[in-house]
Amino acid sequence: MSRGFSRYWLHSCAIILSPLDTNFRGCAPVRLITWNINSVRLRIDLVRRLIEEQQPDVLCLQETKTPDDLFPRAEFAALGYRDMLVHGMKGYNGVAILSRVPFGATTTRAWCARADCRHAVVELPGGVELHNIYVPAGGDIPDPQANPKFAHKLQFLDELTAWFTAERAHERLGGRPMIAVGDLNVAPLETDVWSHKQLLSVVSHTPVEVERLGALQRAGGFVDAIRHFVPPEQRLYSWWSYRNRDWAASDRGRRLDHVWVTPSLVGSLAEARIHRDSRGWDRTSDHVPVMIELNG
DNA sequence: ATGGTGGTCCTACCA
Repeated sequence: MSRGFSRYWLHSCAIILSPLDTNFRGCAPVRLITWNINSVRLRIDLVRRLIEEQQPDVLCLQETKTPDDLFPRAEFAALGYRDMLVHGMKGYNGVAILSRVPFGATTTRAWCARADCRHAVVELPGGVELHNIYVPAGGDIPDPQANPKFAHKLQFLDELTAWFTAERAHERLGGRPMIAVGDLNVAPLETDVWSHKQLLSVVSHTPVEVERLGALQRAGGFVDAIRHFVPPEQRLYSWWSYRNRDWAASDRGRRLDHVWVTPSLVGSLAEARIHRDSRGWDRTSDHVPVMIELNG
């Protein structure tokens, strides 16, 4: 086990950090990537390529589409990712957190009284709680009465919002630093989609979804770590549909994948990047990796 | 206005 190193890491942080300024200062920089991989078994070679090129310390995957006993653990272990939280099921959904920095407590959560595998939580060094979330896509019709998938999406966001609200109200947990990443399946800003007007009634950019995502963000006290670096006037996408002849030429993208951090971590943010190039890789996911780096 | 592609696992369902 990596317990010894983990304890050392936490200890070395604790010396430098004051309780009111809990972040990664004093530790090595941490590079974190989130990627909706759309089948981790089919695309394990592309994950390997991403790792070799970008060297993330922590990798959060969504849509792994793999039961836990078939998850390619050996491949990740061989690449140095000794700590893994794998939470998958047959055929659909599935999230995983792979880490080169040892993590502490791990949890998985279920919402909307379903067995879906959409939420994994680990504690990173410095007491930072990392949430990896895969929000339901919501189907085609943006009406919760007519479309149960859309109702599920809204309920999922509402339940998460209520949970983060309760957590932050908790005296002992309220000030804890958090990172939330994942495929949130909502593009909140006008510049997070290729055409605000044309997508106003398209699931992922409807006002009701944008409002619910905003409520979730406020409930956790989260800052959008990507928009921290990129002004809202600038277009930014992390997903391009497979149903386009030429994704790059038409560039009809949406920013569905997000990295949020709580305010005490904002000062540690060193970089944010969306790896658009990977959308051009052979047989890749329709989502691209989104990365942040937190300073040591 | 419609259908366009790609994943899982074999038939329809999901994105």
